[in-house]
Amino acid sequence: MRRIDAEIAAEGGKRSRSRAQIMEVFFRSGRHLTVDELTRKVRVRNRNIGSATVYRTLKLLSRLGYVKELDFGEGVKRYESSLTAHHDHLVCTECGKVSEFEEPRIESLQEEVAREHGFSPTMHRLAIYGVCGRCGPPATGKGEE
Amino acid sequence: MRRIDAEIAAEGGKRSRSRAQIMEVFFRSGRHLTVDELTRKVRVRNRNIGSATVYRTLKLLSRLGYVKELDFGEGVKRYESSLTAHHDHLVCTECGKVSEFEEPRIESLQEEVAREHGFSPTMHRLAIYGVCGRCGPPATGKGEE
DNA sequence: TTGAATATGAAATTCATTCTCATGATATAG
DNA sequence: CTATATCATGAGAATGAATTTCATATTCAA
Ligand SMILES: [Mn+2]
Ligand SMILES: [Mn+2]
Ligand SMILES: [Zn+2]
Ligand SMILES: [Zn+2]
Repeated sequence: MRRIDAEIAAEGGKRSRSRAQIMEVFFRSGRHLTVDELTRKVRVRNRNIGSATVYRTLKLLSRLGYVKELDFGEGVKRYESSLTAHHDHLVCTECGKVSEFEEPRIESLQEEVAREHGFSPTMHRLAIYGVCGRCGPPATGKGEE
Repeated sequence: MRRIDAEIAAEGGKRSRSRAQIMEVFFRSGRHLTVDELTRKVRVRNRNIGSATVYRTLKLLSRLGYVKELDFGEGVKRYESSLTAHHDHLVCTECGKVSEFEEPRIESLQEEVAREHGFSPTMHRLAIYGVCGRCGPPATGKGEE
């Protein structure tokens, strides 16, 4: 965590209280936050922090590889720490719940497909949309209504 | 193609010259167009058509299921006919070229993963980013500078 | 042909994100 | 510690894609 400050300093950057607070709240919060959600959380600690600085901090962390930008097509970006293992997402179109999954077989098939098309893959985005267990059919049985 | 007009009429909609021209140009054009690109093409035929109508037409076709909205994270949406078979995309981060692929094994693994998490999947988005054959290493051999 | 309903184009609006700019904080040399 | 050069900040302005508004034009069934 101090490693990030070191990396910023190595690039000629300076430390700052605002950025430190934003990073702390971000890495201690749940995943898949929007800038607006994060800004609110940060402002509980320090009411003076503006969202421009939250944007800047996330962009910086993204450039340094500590944060991943997510886009589930909501018109707003979401962010998560990239310190956790790679995974893809399941998004409930009813309640918005986001779950994570890892499926190595999908990963290697993607590599394979890319190679077959002459592409050197560098990243991918996979999101599966649907209805989660809570919002969907009541566990066992047929549909009602 | 007249089927779409019928469906619109069934919903209480009326035909219009502008919309007909937009639909024709759209379905006769290459895939993965932006609104701006489509608007330009349409304006060659009819200089009076505004982009608001192009947006409206694509939204309508999307609601009726004839068009799919794509988002490759460029900050602009792209559109393609959904009359072709389902497929996912490869996007070159150098030249922007978009290729298509079908991989049934990935599709069924997605179904499986969703079910394991209690999700009823309704759709997914998969895009693989990388460097295409033309932009990448020159076929056979090592990298040069 | 009429008239109620829908569609249109231009311009205004929205909203997330980025940029600008004046001010504040930070680090380092002396 | 202090000066000073550089970087970071917060507020608000600017941007740009997408949507909405509104007055007018078109469609279509009666
Ligand atoms: Mn995640
Ligand atoms: Mn396609
Ligand atoms: Zn749900
Ligand atoms: Zn390319």
